[in-house]
Amino acid sequence: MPKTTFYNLSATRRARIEEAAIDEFCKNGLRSAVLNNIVANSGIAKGSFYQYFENLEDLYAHVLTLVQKRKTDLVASLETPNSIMDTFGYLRWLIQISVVFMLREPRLAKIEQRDFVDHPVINSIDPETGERISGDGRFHALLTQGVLHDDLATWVDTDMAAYVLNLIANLIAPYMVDRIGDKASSLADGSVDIAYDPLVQALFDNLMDIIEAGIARDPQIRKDFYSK
Amino acid sequence: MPKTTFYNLSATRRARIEEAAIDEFCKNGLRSAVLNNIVANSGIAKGSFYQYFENLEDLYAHVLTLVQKRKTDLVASLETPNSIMDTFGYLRWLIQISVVFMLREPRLAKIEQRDFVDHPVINSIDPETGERISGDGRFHALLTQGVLHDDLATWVDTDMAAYVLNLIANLIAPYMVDRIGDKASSLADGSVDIAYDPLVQALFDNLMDIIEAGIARDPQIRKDFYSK
Amino acid sequence: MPKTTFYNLSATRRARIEEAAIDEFCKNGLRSAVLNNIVANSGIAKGSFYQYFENLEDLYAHVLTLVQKRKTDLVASLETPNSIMDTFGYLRWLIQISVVFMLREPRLAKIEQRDFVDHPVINSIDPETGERISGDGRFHALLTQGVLHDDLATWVDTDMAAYVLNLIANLIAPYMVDRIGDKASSLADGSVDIAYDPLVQALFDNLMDIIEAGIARDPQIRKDFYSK
Amino acid sequence: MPKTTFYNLSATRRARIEEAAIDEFCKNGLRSAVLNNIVANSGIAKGSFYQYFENLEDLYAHVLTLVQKRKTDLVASLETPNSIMDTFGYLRWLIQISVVFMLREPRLAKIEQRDFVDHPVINSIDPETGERISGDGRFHALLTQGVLHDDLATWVDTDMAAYVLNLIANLIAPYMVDRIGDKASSLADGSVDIAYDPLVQALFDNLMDIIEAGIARDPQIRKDFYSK
DNA sequence: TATGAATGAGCTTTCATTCAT
DNA sequence: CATGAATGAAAGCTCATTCAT
Repeated sequence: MPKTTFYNLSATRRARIEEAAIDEFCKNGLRSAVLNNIVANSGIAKGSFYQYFENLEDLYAHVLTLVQKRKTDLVASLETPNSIMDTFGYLRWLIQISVVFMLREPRLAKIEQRDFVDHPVINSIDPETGERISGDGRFHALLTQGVLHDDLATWVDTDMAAYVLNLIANLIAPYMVDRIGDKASSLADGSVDIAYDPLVQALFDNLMDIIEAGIARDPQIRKDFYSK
Repeated sequence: MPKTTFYNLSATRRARIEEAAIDEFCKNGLRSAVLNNIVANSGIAKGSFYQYFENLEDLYAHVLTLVQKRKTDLVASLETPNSIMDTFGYLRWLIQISVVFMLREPRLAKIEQRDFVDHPVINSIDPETGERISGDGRFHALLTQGVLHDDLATWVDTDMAAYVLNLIANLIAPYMVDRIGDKASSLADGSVDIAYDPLVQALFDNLMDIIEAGIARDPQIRKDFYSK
Repeated sequence: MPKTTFYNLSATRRARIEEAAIDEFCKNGLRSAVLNNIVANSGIAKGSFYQYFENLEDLYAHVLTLVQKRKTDLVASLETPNSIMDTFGYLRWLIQISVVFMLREPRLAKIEQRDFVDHPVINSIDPETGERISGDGRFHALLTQGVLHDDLATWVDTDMAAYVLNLIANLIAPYMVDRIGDKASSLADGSVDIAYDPLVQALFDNLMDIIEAGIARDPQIRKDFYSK
Repeated sequence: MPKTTFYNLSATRRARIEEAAIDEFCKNGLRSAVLNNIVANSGIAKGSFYQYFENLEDLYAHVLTLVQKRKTDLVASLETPNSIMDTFGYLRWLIQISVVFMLREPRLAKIEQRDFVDHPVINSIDPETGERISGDGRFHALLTQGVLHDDLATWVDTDMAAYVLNLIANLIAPYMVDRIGDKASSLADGSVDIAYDPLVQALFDNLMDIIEAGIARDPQIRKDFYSK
């Protein structure tokens, strides 16, 4: 947790430090990250760093919160889903957020991934209900709702399904990028967002149909819309 | 690639070194692994290490081949699948191998995972057909066969599906371990293999049914066999 | 080339480091010099060294420039030769500088010598005239002037003669020191400079007469002034 | 001093070791030479080395004796100088030996040079007469004879002159090689010896004339035979 | 006698952290 | 609060030497 001095900093100076930290941690992970690179790239003095953070691990923890915050910001920036959206519409929205995040903030996503591998928090217990919660809990909550609305096949183990959906949401993006191949680089620097590329959308539709076919009580899939 | 001196070593000494290396790389990854730990834990002199390997990276590369070899050994040790096994039977077998491997050799699996995150090889091109191959290719080949045999829904994008199955195969095991909870530790050191635990089998059946429902042309699932 | 941090150091600290470096390189040469000795003798921390220099080779390069600088300083400190000084007067002055340098800074001279043996740059080409230049060029330039002024015997190969004079200038000093024997040690630490010792001067006169007799068109030597 | 086991070795095996040692010491000098290179290049086992020599320094000492021996062999192989040869004829012969040795055995010559710089033995005392002897003594002996025969100018300091001649003899060869330039490489591998190249001979004549003019009582030089 | 695996002291270099200014 | 010089523990790696076979 950063010291208060860090929050007293000007926004630009704070941003420069965070930017450099993200760059370094995305390349190296906590254990092999090098503080020298961070202070050099952020243009601050080495001594100043220790005015803001306890140590390197402290900065790393801060970056992890940054990742979550930016993800939340992304959610806020995207159109809020229609409140009457059904289970699979919402599920699509959830997955799409993860994918868009990974496409827009690949460095943050990589940090998250690495952290996931190093400190896998598979499940946690809901402090209110005492129930198990998979991953970040949103998929778990959604599927629980889906059961109540009779949208899900009754035989599906929702806890495991939530975990699998979490997996897919977090790791499908690199595939998407690879799949669209050379188009990616041309899109990377431009204003047109890769997430709205027609091919990505088609792949996404296909993925969602597979999921819906897999777990829905009454799948409404567009079975003949696709061609590879 | 280890020097020939390494292969001239007694099996026990070689094993001690590999064991220590696996321990270290599983905890730390190449960049932050510490040679001192490896030589200390394997009981060899530091100088001896450099008689066997060029450097730490060389050892790391050897450990990666070890991972593959042990996986192959595992496949060989398991009952060869019936040649007339259908697509989903074979798919189950493929996923099960990955899961069993992760359950039996968690450290090797962790090394593989970390390497996957650090050097993601999403897809490659089949040198014969020129087609894309997802992950290690086995899932891709299987699904391609599935299409030919009319086992798969025609609208499924098999390339993406293969990638997703690869993901699941590689990352579902930690969930299984966590899910069975305290039973795991009691099983971990014993003769009874966690992979054959009834609960694991039930979860596994459920997972396979979800997958089959998701991509099969004509799913034959045991929809009402399960309950959480 | 040292980092800027080195030049920001206090003169005394910088001097301590240079002193220790000269001591070590004079004894051992670049390849077998030991950094530990340098940091121990200069009283700095090992880590500090790497704030000042890239590596040991960097320091070595700096010491080589030091050698040149101190030689230049010596030239500046000595009486500037009379501009109308004739060829052999100037030649004497040139050789004397090298000898005095070697007598006053034996460690620097040794470093220069070793570097000369390891990286022998026998001759180079004058960028202006395209002619060959022996050694550091000063002897070559002088002899060329000597030819123009009809001071040199016409049959002498001036290029080779310049090389030989360079050799003598650089290597006669150890002989001088050895020759005056025990007087050397008594002079070494004192205020009286060995270069102005009467015996050294006599030897020097003799040497110059040999040279003049060897290459002058019209040698004016004091043939009967000497006795061993 | 090698152990007796070394001398019991077959000539070819001994030669392989010496060859590899010469290669290494010529490149690196005693302190930075690497035993591994020597045993690798000579094809002997590391343990065997210590059967033949006490340590690396022991081998180095042996190589130094080798240098002297090969120089002696060279003298023996060259036409013995006419016994009635006069002082300057003999001096020419002495210098020529050093030059030819350096041209024929550049690696040995480099070892000798480096050793000279590292352990300069300027003068020694003649055990019989108690007089000073410069360098290897041969030049000193020759000049002493020259004085007796009235060949040398009486005012010349023969001890210093002997040292200078020794210098020239030992260090003129690199200049010769450099001077003849590209011809050197074409001669290097061939049967024609660089020492008998006409240009080398001409330079040599010039050098000897300079020396004779410098120290002879009655120089008989071919003053107008040369042109640069 | 020949071998080459085993050794560990010692090397250069890195880097998080401290602290005087 | 800002700075960057100073630090030294610890890293990867080298290599002369020993020793069991």
